[in-house]
Amino acid sequence: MNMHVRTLCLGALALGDASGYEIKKLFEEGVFSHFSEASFGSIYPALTKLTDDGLLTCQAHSQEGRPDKKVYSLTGVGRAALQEALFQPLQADKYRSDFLFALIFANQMPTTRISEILNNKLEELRGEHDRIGSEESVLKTPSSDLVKEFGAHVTVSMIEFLEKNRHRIEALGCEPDACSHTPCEAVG
Amino acid sequence: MNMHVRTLCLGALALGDASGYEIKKLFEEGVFSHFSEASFGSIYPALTKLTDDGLLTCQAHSQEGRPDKKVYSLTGVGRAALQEALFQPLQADKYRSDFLFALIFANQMPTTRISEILNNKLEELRGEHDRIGSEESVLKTPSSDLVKEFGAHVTVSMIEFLEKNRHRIEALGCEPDACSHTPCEAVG
DNA sequence: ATATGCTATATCGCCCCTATATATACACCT
DNA sequence: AGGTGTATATATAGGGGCGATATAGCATAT
Repeated sequence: MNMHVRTLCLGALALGDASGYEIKKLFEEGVFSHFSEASFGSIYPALTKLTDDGLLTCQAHSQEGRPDKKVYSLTGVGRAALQEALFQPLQADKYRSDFLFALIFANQMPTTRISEILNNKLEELRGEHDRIGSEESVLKTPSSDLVKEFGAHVTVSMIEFLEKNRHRIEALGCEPDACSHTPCEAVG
Repeated sequence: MNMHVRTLCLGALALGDASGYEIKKLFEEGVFSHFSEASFGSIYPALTKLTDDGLLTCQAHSQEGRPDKKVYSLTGVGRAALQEALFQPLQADKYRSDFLFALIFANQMPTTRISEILNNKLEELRGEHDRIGSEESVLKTPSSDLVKEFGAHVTVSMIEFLEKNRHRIEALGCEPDACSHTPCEAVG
């Protein structure tokens, strides 16, 4: 598989001290969101494990009303572990798409449903593209700029393909009655 | 999350009867490889569960020397379950990349390492592109053609970006001595 | 002669996601 | 005044999925 959540957390903390909650936001809204993801259910245990193993230190900031904010920092050992991970052979990128899975079975769908998932997909892509453009990142480095440009480039490429081939994709469908229970051929 | 392995298996079997081993090959080499993945450790339990629940039937073909080949087929209930899944709201696509993660920390890497991962990535992408072009699929439908064209288009787009920005990416690195233990600035 | 690789199924351990629980503050609506 | 929604902040149980390994015979390579 790809990098463990532990390694991703080391990377997040290499950009600056943070709490589990702040790391989660980095995965949801920050640069990391373009190529990775992690949930609370994996982040919190990862931070605990990394601290136990001496890769992080933890300082509790008591706050009024809220639970203590546990701010984690990389130790020298932690920084070395991140370095080491970056020198290991990198796993190939992975792309998962329910949209393309559904497209394979387009000949068993009414054209209305195909148009619907196509429009949803285009909306998702345009939203992603806008988000990349408008993002006012805390982190502003040549590296993060390149990652964003890469994301924008690929997103535009996908939008172009889907818009250019919209008619071909919609033509894959079948008439509503014909495909409720039996497979059917593409409408000519 | 995305589609369960169970649903992916229903999809695989909608293209024709198959054994667990053959379904795995579809994920590794077939059309499904462009947008999904599944391991033996998830496929075999999924097939057992689906059969228990009446979505599949299983017929054992005894073979000399080898374990019985269990060929699974979709039942009417199974086909309906696939249809239903295709009418549910589809989850957003997900992209995971160790390469982009590593790029974020390029300023802590020697230029030689950056060139290495960049070349590996380009090789991976060119290999993927060749594979899409040369693939002689058992399944040959307008749908699978579109999925392949989509994959080829995106792959070319990534290659173009990385080749066009190669110099910028390599310029992110630092001198070998400077970055072994401490963060360093990009070489101007 | 031995080793690697292919067909073929199965399972254990671990990793990770989803959903939920807990607790508080603030904004907004009615 | 009271309800609803959003944001901060951490934690865990349950289940799904991956990687590694076991088993086993045959084919091809070295």
